[in-house]
Amino acid sequence: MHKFNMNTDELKDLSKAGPEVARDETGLLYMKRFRDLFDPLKMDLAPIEALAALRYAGKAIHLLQERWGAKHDLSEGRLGVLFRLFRCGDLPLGELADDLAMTPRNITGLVDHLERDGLVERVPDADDRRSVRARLTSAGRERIEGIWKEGFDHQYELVKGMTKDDLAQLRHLCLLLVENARKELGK
Amino acid sequence: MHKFNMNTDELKDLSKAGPEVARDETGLLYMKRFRDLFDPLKMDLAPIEALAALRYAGKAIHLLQERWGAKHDLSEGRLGVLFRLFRCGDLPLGELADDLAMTPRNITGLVDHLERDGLVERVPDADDRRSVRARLTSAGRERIEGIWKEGFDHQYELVKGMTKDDLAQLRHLCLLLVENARKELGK
DNA sequence: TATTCATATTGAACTTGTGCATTATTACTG
DNA sequence: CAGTAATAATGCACAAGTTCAATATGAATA
Repeated sequence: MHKFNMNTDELKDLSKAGPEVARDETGLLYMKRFRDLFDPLKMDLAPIEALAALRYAGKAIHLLQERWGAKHDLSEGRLGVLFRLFRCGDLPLGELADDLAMTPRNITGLVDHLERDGLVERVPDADDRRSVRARLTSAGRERIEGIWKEGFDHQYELVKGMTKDDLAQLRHLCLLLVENARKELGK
Repeated sequence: MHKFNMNTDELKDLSKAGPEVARDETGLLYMKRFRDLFDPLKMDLAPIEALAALRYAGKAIHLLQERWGAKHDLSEGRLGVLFRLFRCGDLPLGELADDLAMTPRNITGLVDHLERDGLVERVPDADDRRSVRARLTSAGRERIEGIWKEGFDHQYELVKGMTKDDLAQLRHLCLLLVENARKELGK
């Protein structure tokens, strides 16, 4: 188990990674360097820029979650498993995989790790002998119950400056993308 | 080198992973299962749901890019490196890391791989002897020149149903998140 | 009912991505 | 100018994440 021990100055450096953000004449944020580099391509860049921004945002959120989780000896993925089990009770590994949008093989690994840490155990699935269910141990339940609210508060910091409508619109547009992606994946 | 050979039915199955999307009374998409599970927590779920939706969207885009890239024997990350070098010319590895929002150590790995494939070479940085620059080989240039437009077209499919304003708003909100995340990372 | 097809989990293998330490180089300070 | 601090790339190690194949089980079909 490694320790997250970067000092504050190093954290500051990391926060420089990614797009150079500026505000346009309508007050909306855009990526300055992106436009400098890609405008000469003479293509419709609006979709490309928006998708790139989303990917940067996703990475930033992921990094923050990993950092936050590391304080509790948990990765984002493992946190996701714990929280899902906390809300749903026992779940087949395949269902966890679907819920968390990752492969069953990866869930196997995450559950292996959580099992090793004594936070989750595998139990047979009475409904389907091919299947295995993940179940929180009492230590696991205690762990997630002790931290999920703090995790939520941590996320509220990220949406500073956004209105309720902004959040609804962000959610809608992201889910539209998910649906479009599903169509593409199904082709 | 493995071959991506999943058949169409398996692709369809994969497209089920992730949130169950429904449309609310205002016509906006939301995650039905999410609300069923988390409403009982009696917390402000709007930020949590929006951020979760963004993470799902980011994953979906990543998956699609990986699938698309696999047809050209390239991962999303390696594509990012190639495209950046194509637009910018030679770049120090550290600058690539900043631009692509990942660690220098990971760029080292991606460039190793691209170098092995003959698409990129390392050249000394005349301005700083600690630094190494990545440069497209002629094969690398030929590769990216042959595919980047198709990659753009591939992305246009993802934004079907979005207006120009939608894209601008999505971009803005994502970049606001990036900036908020930077503040949190700098704490 | 027997056979065929589909599915759930996981072993094996690989890539991506990060944290940490190392070494050489550059920048800063006294 | 000498010493100290900071920085760039990469070796080493590990976890996350995926692909593919294997095995046991469940569902569908003839």
